[in-house]
Amino acid sequence: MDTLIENQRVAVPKKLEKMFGHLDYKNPPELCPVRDVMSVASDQWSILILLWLGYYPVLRFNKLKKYVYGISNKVLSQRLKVLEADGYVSRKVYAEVPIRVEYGLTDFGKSYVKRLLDLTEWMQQNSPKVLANREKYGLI
Amino acid sequence: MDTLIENQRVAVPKKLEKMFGHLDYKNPPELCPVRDVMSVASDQWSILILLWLGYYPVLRFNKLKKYVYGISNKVLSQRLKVLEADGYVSRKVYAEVPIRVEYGLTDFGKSYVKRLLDLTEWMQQNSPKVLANREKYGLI
DNA sequence: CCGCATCCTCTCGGATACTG
DNA sequence: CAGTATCCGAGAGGATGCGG
Repeated sequence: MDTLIENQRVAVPKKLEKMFGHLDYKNPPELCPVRDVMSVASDQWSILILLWLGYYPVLRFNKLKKYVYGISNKVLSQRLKVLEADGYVSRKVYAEVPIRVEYGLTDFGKSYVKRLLDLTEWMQQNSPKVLANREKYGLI
Repeated sequence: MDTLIENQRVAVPKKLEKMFGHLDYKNPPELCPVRDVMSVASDQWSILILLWLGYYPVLRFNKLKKYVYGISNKVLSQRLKVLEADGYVSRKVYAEVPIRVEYGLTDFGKSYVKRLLDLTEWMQQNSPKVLANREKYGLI
C-alpha cells in the first residue's frame, strides 16, 4: 500500500508480520480466520467456562453454571455447544436416571486454556493498575 | 467448600489457585477485577484496535478506522475512550487546522499487547484446526 | 479531520416454565 | 438433571449528518 510507509513499525515485527497477513484490512473480516476463531474463543462467557473446565477436569451442567456466576441456562448451553463444535470442549453423556452429562476440556482445549491463563494472569496482576488508571482518568 | 473435593484438580495448580481466588463463584462478578478488566481488554473490537496500534506506533482516527475493518465511528471512538481511560492507549491532539489526533500505545498498553499477540498467534496457527473441527461436527 | 448526536434496528441475553 | 422453548426488554451497534 502507498501509505504504509508513513509510519515506522514497532520492534516486534516477526510476529506482527505473520499476524497481520490475516488482519489486513483488505481482507474482509468474514474471510479472516483469526477474527472468526476469536469471536468464539475470546467471548466473555466462553473464557470463564474454559477456565473453570481447566480448573476441574470434569464438570456437570449445573455445577458449571454455579461456578460461572451469573450465566443463564440459555447462554451456557449455547456456549458449550459452540465450544464443543470448535473442539475445545468434550461432552460425555451417561444414560442414567436422572441423566448425567460431564463436560471437560479436550487436549486442544487444554492447549488453548494454557494461553488463556497467561492472559488472565496478566489481567489479575494488572487489574489494580487498570482500576487506578480509570480512577485518575475520571478525576481529570 | 464442601463439594470442591469431588473432582481432582488439574496439574497446573499454582497459576490456577491464584486466578480462581478472583473467579470464585462466591464473589459476585461485579467485585471481580479480572472480569472487569477482561470486559474491556478482551472485547473483539478492542483487541483489533490494540493490535493495529501495536503494529503502527501512531495512527490517526480515520486510518485506524480503515485498518479495523468494519468498525463504525461510534464504536471506534467509544472503544478508544475506554482504552484510554484504562491506560492502554495514548491520545495526542495537535491543534492544527484541520485538527490532527494521534493514537498510540502506552507502555502499559504495549505490555498487554505482547500477551495479546501470544494469544492471537495461537489462534492464527490453530484456526485451520478449529475450522476443521467445526466442519466435522456439522457433518455428524 | 475528528468525533459527537441522533435515530433506529436488531440481536443478545435474562427469566420462566416445561419436557425427556 | 440437562437442557429447550418462549417471551420480552435492554442496549449494542450501524448510518447519517452536523459542529468544532
